[in-house]
Amino acid sequence: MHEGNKVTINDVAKAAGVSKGTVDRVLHDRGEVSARSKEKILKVIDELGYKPNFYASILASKKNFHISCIIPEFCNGEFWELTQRGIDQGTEYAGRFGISLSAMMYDQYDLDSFQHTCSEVLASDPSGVVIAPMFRNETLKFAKELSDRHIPYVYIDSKLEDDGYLAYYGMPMYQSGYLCADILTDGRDVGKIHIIRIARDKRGLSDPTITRRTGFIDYISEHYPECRIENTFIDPKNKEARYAVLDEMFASDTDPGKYIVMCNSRVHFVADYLRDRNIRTCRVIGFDVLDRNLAALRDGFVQALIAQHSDRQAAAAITALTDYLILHEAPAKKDNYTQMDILNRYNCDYYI
Amino acid sequence: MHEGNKVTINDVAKAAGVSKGTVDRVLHDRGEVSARSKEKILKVIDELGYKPNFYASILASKKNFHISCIIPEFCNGEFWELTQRGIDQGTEYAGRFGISLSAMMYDQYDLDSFQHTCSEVLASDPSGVVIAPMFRNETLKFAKELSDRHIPYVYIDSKLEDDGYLAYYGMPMYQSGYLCADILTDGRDVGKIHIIRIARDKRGLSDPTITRRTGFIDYISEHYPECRIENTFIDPKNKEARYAVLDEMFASDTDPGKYIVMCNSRVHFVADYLRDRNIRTCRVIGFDVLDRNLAALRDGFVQALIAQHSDRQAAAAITALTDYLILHEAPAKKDNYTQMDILNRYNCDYYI
DNA sequence: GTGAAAGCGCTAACAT
DNA sequence: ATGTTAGCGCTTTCAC
Repeated sequence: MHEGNKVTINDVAKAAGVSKGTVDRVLHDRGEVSARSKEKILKVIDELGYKPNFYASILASKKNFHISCIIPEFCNGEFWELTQRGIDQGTEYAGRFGISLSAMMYDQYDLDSFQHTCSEVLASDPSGVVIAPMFRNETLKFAKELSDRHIPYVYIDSKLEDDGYLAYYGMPMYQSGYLCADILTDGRDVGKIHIIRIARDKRGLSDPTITRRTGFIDYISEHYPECRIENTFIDPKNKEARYAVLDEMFASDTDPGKYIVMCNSRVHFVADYLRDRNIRTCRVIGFDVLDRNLAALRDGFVQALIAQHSDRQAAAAITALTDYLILHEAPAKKDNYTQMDILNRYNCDYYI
Repeated sequence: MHEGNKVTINDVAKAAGVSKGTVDRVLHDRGEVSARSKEKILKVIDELGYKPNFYASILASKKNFHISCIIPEFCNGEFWELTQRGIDQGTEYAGRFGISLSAMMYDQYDLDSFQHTCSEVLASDPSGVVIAPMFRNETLKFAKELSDRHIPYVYIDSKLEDDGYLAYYGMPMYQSGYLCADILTDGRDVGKIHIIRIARDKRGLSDPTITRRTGFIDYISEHYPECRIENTFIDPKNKEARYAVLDEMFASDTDPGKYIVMCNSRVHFVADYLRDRNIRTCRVIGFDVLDRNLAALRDGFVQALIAQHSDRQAAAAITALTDYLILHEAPAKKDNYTQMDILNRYNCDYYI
């Protein structure tokens, strides 16, 4: 981009026998140029291998790009905190190119909140959007609107079957469940598995972890057809109730060496219970690197965590959008499935 | 950097009652400024929160930064190929800031070659250096020379006890051995372990994997004090000899369920042997994501691979150097130990 | 439709 | 020791 590429807009103008103003017009497709000139200029650009110098471009431009990131709101220590970190990194990167960022949060359990956030974003007329979707239909509607307005958007975490997105960065959910089952069982003689799930009160919500659970169950039925799977539902907001349910589970199943799994980021609920009851005989696997999960991993109440760098996903999304806005370059791959990291007590300290 | 920061060098000049030329002089510390002015200007810069606009800076500057990367030469499919990929990415990044890159290779088994490469790099007077060191003393000498010339340098892969480097990006070697032992044994009843090693003919070479082997052995003696460890040396260049040695190993140890480990990237040698002899009863762990290792992982001749993103290490090194040259910002952390990735057949396809 | 010209914020050579 | 000035390559009025 720098080296031999000393071809400037002036060279192009000269070679095409026009002024650089005209060249700039065709460069940015803003019309008011005769077909003849345009053709000629395009030809010269190609011949000379002209590439615009985007420092000069940004310097001279008064344009102000702005990217909106739409993600669920969160408390400290929750899953989306890591995504926020990635957004911060992305902000740093985009800032270098004069692009500003704003994170717009919504209540992931409240459809109205999501809709409200979306229309706010639309109203602000962003140059690009990064979105972590939780509501299928509303997201599709929103995506359609963005497409119509020619606003590029990138999915993170999960994506929909719509086709207009610029890129997607997330974990392969089905495979993560499959992997999880392999790590949980790992050649052992497993007769029964407990899946702990979150009791969701709201309906109409697309739960992104069902695909993961499907992967998990498929692995088990392929490798352990005899194995029984039992679902237990816990309430994230009520410790008493949670402990009661788990106590019951432990009472009804007399095997001390239980196999326990959670398909979302809340395995710390199980770990806390085990810690309080001082039960160290179970094999427990969960997902994501929340602080409380890491603590449980170090303490030995969780044996392994399957993690994704959701910070990098967010940062990559922003980078992709930035490059698209500045360089007009679409990312190399549209669907980017990020790696699944297996963490245990011996490698978790070097994560992040 | 962009938004509210409309403070320009002109504002600073005005506020300090000098011309922008003088401000520029103190900005770049190139002297010829009275102590009084300098002090005043620095004060104003601080008060106004002035941050240089580096587009303008790069645009106007005729300076040509150049970074040299010194790494071992390699064949396709070897460990350093991944590092090269990272260098390519870094080249892309640095190129955006008008910084050119060149990769300088040396024969990692030949001291002369290393010295020769180093002096070539020195002669080219680079703005910064990335180096993957293999020869201790020579590297220290080289590092000293770079320090003297005020050329910033970054270590990748491994580092030395010298203190003048800008940053280091690599895997925690001792911990990786420790982790490896945990994955190999993983609660199993292990009585004997075979460490396969490369017979090195040259001496005077610092073998970066001894630290890893130490970690491995420490874990075993802590967790399996009774366990015996047997070293077997194979010749990387002679298949006949290799097979003979391994045949002998298998003949002398009658247990079919052997535990086998290699502490470098060449576990594919073992896998190929097992594949040819159709032995599927061993548990084999190795390091790094060479294509041949991945193939063995998928085929089931290797159970797990511990990997590092050496591409990201190289890219991060270049990014750090770039930011240092352009922004005069040292990286947040000097020593950056990258994460250790555990790969098995179910997550390896999403790696890289 | 097209050209001329005034910057964008900074660097560096040249005056003084 | 300090000020002046001519660009760097591009964008964007504003004439014509």
